[in-house]
Amino acid sequence: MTEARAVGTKGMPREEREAQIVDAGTEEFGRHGYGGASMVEIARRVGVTKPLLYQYFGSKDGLYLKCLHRAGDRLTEGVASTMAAGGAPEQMPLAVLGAIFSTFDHDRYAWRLLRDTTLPSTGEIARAAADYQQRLDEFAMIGATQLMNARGLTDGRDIEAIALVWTGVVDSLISWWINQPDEDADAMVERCGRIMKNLFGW
Amino acid sequence: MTEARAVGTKGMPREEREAQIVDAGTEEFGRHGYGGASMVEIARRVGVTKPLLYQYFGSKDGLYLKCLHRAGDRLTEGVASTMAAGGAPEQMPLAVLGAIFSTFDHDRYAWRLLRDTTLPSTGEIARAAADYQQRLDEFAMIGATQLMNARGLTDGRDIEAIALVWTGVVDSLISWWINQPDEDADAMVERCGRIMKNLFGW
DNA sequence: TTTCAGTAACTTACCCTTGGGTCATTTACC
DNA sequence: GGTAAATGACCCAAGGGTAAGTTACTGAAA
Repeated sequence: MTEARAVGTKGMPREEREAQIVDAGTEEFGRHGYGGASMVEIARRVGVTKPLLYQYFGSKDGLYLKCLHRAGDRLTEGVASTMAAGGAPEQMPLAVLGAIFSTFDHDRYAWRLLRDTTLPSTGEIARAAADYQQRLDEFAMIGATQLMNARGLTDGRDIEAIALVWTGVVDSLISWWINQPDEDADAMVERCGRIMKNLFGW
Repeated sequence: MTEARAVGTKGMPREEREAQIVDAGTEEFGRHGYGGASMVEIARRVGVTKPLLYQYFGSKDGLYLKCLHRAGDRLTEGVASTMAAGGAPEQMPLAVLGAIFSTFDHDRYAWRLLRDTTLPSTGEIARAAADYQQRLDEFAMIGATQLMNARGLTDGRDIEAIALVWTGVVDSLISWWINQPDEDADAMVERCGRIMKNLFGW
């Protein structure tokens, strides 16, 4: 370890501590939602007290934003590059699932931040979350549109409903996955592929 | 109206008021979850003040339980009778969707009470909610098992995952439906049937 | 090598609002 | 007057947020 720590260091360097807090925050926010999560509880998980969180992140919103952006940016990049790679419409769902699973393999609660229903309806977090949700929805809409067009269907509301159901399916899969710590991302992809092949012939 | 009201009646009879409160409570709990819903807000929607809710239902838990039981019992009955009627495994999903949609056509938030993630983890509501969720999961497991067995698959975890995804799909469909007030239960069933036929060939 | 100032890391003890819950009382009908 | 319906005004705990101080390390002067 090359110690580059400057003067005045008790405990651990800020950067490292911040990372711990964001990790703990992501899990707590993911478990209980923004509204249900408690700053004291997040601090307790890290083994630190509340004021430190406020010193580093300013507010509950500030911490939530950090967690949200980390999760949202990683996800958006992964999905975007997968979809950009292209392929048959029936292959996309599994490919995207693969991207999502490998992105969040060691951070499974992070996905839930993108789908938090306990957020306030106004303010900066509302805007940021709406932004990510819209990007996700757009990906889903593109996929659903390609899928439907390949079959000659064009009803806009059908497509919209399918896109919404798709994100709900991801929700469910991740909820199940959270309770299967032994199953890694690859195993999940394999399982989903097997299921889709058998149920839909995709 | 045959007025059978006894002595001492200001406002409206208790039975009627209770029904109003349960209606409003179901929507508020459905919108914001148990944790996020506020008793004052429910009272405000009804045009009444908080102490009346406590006089009639005892506590937030008491009111939530009333809402939960009404929703849960109606749903369980509807789904149970539909599944008891039997049919090809590929026909069951649409049939069950029909039961759910017609049950909650005028009460669309009620479904969400059965899937509330903001509940406390202990206590009477936790037990009651877990009970309904387990019943729902069992229905889903039965359906998933039949579906998989008909295709020669028996992996228990695959079946479990499918069952979980199924309830998530219902979640998503209802979330979409809530924003489509003009679409009634029959139209929803029609739409879902069309989609399933086109995507899966079911 | 000891001491001591400086600084980042961290905590104790507090404030304030929100929301669940209660009590005593009032209103309006029979 | 009796009774059910309903309310105003309060208590209390939980949780977001803050002010002021303490701890533990560093680097350098004595």
